[in-house]
Amino acid sequence: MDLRKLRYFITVAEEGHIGRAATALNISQPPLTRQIHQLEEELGVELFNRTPKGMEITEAGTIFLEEARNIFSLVEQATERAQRAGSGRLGRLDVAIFGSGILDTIPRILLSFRSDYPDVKIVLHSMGKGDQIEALRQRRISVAFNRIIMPLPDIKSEVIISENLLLAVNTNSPLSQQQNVDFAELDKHPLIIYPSRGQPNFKGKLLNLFHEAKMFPTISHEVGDAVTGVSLVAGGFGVCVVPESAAALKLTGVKYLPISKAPAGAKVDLSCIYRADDQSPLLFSFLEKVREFSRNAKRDND
Amino acid sequence: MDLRKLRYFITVAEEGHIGRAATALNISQPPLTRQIHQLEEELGVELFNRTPKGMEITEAGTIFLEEARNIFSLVEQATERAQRAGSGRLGRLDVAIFGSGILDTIPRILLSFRSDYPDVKIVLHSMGKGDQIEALRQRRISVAFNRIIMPLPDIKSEVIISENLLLAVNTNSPLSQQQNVDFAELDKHPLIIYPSRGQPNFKGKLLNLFHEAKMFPTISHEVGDAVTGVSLVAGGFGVCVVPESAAALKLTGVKYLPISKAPAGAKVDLSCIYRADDQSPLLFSFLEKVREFSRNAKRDND
DNA sequence: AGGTTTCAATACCTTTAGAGTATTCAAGAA
DNA sequence: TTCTTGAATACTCTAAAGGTATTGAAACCT
Repeated sequence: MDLRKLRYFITVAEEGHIGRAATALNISQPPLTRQIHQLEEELGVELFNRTPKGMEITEAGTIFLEEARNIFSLVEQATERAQRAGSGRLGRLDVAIFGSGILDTIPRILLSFRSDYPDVKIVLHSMGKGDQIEALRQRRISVAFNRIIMPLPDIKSEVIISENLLLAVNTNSPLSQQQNVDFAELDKHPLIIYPSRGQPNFKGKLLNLFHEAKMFPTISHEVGDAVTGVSLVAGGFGVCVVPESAAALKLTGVKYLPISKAPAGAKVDLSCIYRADDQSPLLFSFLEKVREFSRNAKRDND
Repeated sequence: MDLRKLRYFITVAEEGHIGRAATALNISQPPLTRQIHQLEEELGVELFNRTPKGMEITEAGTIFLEEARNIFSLVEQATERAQRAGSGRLGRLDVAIFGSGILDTIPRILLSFRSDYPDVKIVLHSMGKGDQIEALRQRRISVAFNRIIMPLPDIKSEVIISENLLLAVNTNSPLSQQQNVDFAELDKHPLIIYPSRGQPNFKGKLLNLFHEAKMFPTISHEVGDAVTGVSLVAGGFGVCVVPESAAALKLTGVKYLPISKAPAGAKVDLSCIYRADDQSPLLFSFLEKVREFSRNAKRDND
């Protein structure tokens, strides 16, 4: 069997005439006769009745014609899909998410990616930092979002946005009457801090900032993530320093105050990480979209 | 594009190694390398990443692999379906039916055919004799059932069964007390006769029989078909001569009596007709089944 | 009936592309 | 560094597809 034979067969069936079909195919009549014979031989089935007027398709031929057309449309589809996949417009992208980024930034990135690449299936995996690295190495995921990344030789990372810090306060607290709060004041309130796992982390970064400013805050609670931290604020257990994007989390009894007079390093990055050797066109288009998002975010900040 | 290339591609994808794939395909390594390159060239897509360990399929390759496998299963299916159609086991058969045969014999033939050829779609058309001939010539149908056929050069006919005649009588009539009725007695009762259209027909045949026996029956009604005739018997309008298979029609108030001492010609055939030049394997398998039915019916009669 | 026309089939030659052998190139592993 | 492994390249050979010329067979038309 051979696609050439199928193409010839379809043309002969459509023309009902070897000579005309040969003309349509830009070949001469004898080879076409031969090819049709070979096809019939191969199938063991008469596809045409030879009449003095030309070639009359048989019932078996009619059935085969239908199938032959299907085969061609599948071949076309295969080509097209391979090309789309090759240019990163078709396929499946496994993405790991974690931290407060999922509250605002990550959904916006994913949404904008999906509108440009509707045929890419995005599968989300919620996992911690350590798991992300391992999953990347094992190729279970292609890209992951996280906040504070330690440099690794086989994993590349790119900062997407650098967010300012906000202070989540309870609306019953006198603080909530202020428009903002000075960084230097932060050690005057019981502080809820997160997370305690995964090195390096947001907790470590924050404590360093205080240390450099010679401040010694009271840590009232340690929790696993921003959502839990803000929930405790709502319950009146203290205040909590969070990245801007956590402000998307509206809870009754919680207000977010800008932190004024903060040191230069009082920011937290949202990054994405991926295998350094990953050549996937899908990843490339995804990263392109992430960078576009990043540029827009920076411009809006200026 | 070429099925050979697709087959090679699938093997390389499965082996992940050009050398091993070449061995599996019973060719040497260089031509295989060339074919894969040509395929990539043609698609404009990298299907494999060349690693020091072998060939690692890309995402686009994975997509294309899926499609390539689909294509092969379709090719297989096309071959198989063409072969089944070529041996008359797949396709569509348009059959015309008419007359009292549809009450018993024809359904039994169709049932037995369908159990042997489940993939042949049978489409039934109810039409009169003249229409049947025209529909055959126009190829709208392939085979038709009827009773009395005039010979034609382009239409072949075969007698399936030759049925005895029965007399349908009303259960209130004194006749219904008898086990049977002599042919010679038939002109003593008001006779319902059918059909008046389509030459030659059952009515003509019956009247001839009476004529030869020098009998002159009273014709009380003329109707279009056996079912109507028997219905009139149920209503007490007279008696009606019908073929055996009409006895499958059970109506309250109607009894069927064998006709004794009938002349040799007092039988009616059920025939099937088809185009003399029709070479369709489907028709052949159908006729084979009809002949088998015919043989069994004759044997059961003896 | 005989010549003409119209298709498909056959005979025979040419060209192309797929397959083979030998060899080179590149990248890890010892 | 050398050795090994696997893909790529160079070149030759062969098989199969394509071309030209012709035959064969059936219908059509005087």
